Amino acid sequence: MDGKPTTIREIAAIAGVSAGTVSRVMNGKPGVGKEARKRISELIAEYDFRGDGNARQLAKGRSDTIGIVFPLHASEVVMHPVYPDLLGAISDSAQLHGKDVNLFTTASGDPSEHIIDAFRRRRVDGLILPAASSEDPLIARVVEEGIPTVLIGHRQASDRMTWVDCTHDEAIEEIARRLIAAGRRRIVLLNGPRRVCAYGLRSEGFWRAIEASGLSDLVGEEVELDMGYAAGIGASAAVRDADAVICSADSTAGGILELLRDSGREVPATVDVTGFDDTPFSAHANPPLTTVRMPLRETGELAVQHLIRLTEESITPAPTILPTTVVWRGSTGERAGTRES
Amino acid sequence: MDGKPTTIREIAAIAGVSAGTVSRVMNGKPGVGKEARKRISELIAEYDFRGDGNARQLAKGRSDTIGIVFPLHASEVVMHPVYPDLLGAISDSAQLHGKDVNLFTTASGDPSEHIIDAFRRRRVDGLILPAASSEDPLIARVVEEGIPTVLIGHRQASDRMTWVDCTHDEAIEEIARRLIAAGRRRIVLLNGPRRVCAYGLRSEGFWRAIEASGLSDLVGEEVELDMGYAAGIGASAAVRDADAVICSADSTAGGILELLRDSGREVPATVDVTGFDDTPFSAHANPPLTTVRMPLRETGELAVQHLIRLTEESITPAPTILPTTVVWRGSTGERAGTRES
DNA sequence: GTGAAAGCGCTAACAC
DNA sequence: GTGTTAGCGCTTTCAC
Repeated sequence: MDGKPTTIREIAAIAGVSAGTVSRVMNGKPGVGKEARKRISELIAEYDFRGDGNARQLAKGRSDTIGIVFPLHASEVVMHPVYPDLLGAISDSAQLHGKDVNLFTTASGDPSEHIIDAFRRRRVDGLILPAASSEDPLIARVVEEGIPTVLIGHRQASDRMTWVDCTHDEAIEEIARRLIAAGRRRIVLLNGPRRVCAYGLRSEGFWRAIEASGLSDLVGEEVELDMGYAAGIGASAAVRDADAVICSADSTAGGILELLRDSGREVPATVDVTGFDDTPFSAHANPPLTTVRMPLRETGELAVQHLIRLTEESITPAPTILPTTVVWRGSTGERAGTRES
Repeated sequence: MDGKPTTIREIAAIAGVSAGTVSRVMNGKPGVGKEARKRISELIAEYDFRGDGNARQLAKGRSDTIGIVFPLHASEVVMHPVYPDLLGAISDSAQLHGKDVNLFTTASGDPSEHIIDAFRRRRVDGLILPAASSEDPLIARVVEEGIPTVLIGHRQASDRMTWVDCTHDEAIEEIARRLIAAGRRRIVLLNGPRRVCAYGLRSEGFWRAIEASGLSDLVGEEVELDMGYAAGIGASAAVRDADAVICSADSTAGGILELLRDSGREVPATVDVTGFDDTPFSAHANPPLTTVRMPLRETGELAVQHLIRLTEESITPAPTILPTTVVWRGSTGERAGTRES
């Protein structure tokens, strides 16, 4: 009792009340007199008292911790370039809602059992899982175990699982439509594997635009490759005859830009190039790259909210699709400003 | 008791022993008969029983959780390009040691109080903190609160604080030395602000090499700028007369490569370029970029080990400096192979 | 409005 | 070797 009080009971003793009352105050619960509440609040502030999270969680039967899976080395994962930002968004939202964030990486080997384990041990109440495709074995395990989960970047729902995603398809559709309207006729989409949900959507948007044009002299082509800078460099055959190259990643577009410059073709005079992700690079590319910005902060916030519903109210929120933004820049000429898609 | 047993007492009841005995088995402690241990182990396996982490932690007085701080948006942060890998390394090591990882991002605003809070609430036992400079306010707070902490990327120790870093200086020194030996005479170092520990070290290594050469016709120049792709592009004045450009980041080197190509100077024929970080880009740059690889996995593993010593044995391990590797590639000609530095 | 009491599920000290 | 007991520090009925 000398020095700082370190338990709720010590605070209670000093305030001349019982531990239960202090607990009520700390949790903002009713049933405490104005007088007493004030006195206790002041004591808590004075001693900067926080309480013991582990004890609280044991008593409440949950951990107020969100597990988030961060597939670091999965190079096929479409959201890779934006993971750090997404992670930041989730972490910020979690903090806002008073949740801690437990990180699971998949840098080495299969993390499934470790994650399941953390849930069983009640270290996490639920999961936010940026997933690529339905082939991800973790999804199956998570459903099996009944772990409350919010998927990001993949659209699959179940009993205790919902998702948040954005309009990959509409963004690419808008880009293709505008390039067509500007007179481009041989358009190639450099895309990742279509079984990955986001890439599949982008493919759909692309072909929708091509078909909607009704133009008989319009040639669309989709090339499937591993995304990344190297992919751009290696795609020379695919873009040789194109007058517009839509890339599914900024890094790929960066490679294409270099490739075109080396072969003396001018961007955007004779060929347009676009990227995806709105990475810092895109604004500094030469010429600055038209790209697509995903609503990362909103995605993170919504994922956290959904997960809290799932875990605390046992309701499964409806899946959500958030709008992307096409950021028009010099690599597609002056033909448009920025707008929502 | 129907369905799966869910507490240690239920397991104990089925095994016909007491909860204490089951606990001993689960924690691999002595004092249990061979017979009983076998029977209990089998039951645990059969029911896939894990126990409740929160209860365990409450009883033990610690959380077996490592807090790791991930400064996402701090663009001046030197380790930025490698954070995801570093994070993966730390996370893997933590798992290996049976620790959970709690993530704190600094994407928005000052995270200090949130982090302190988590420690006070006993949600984390200690911190791994990739830090830039002694100006980081979090360092001061952490020392003040006496939170066991391992710093990465900054060299500052105290009572409950130690660090792991790598040979930034020697890597740059080796590069400069080799370029000098190959005949380069006007060498510029594009570096970040020297108050940042890692940049300061690189500066030291650079000047050591210049001075050690004893060459009177050798001109070294250090330019301090914000690292990143844009920085490279914007540094044209600084590199105009150089025959070697040593960059403190691969992204900067990428910009320089582009700049030189646009002004018709050939790499590596008339000018050498090197980067830092060994990001995926560097291998695919044109020409492939000579760069420096940091020992991220070892750093992560050691940081975790040190932190465990700090928290569980109350001993403060000696700071550690790990070796970097210079990766020689086409941007510096054919003059060397890869070696440790 | 407030206190007392009974846990939450585990670990650890001490008996036997 | 193993059981018993007493907490860890909080939340939450249930009386008053």
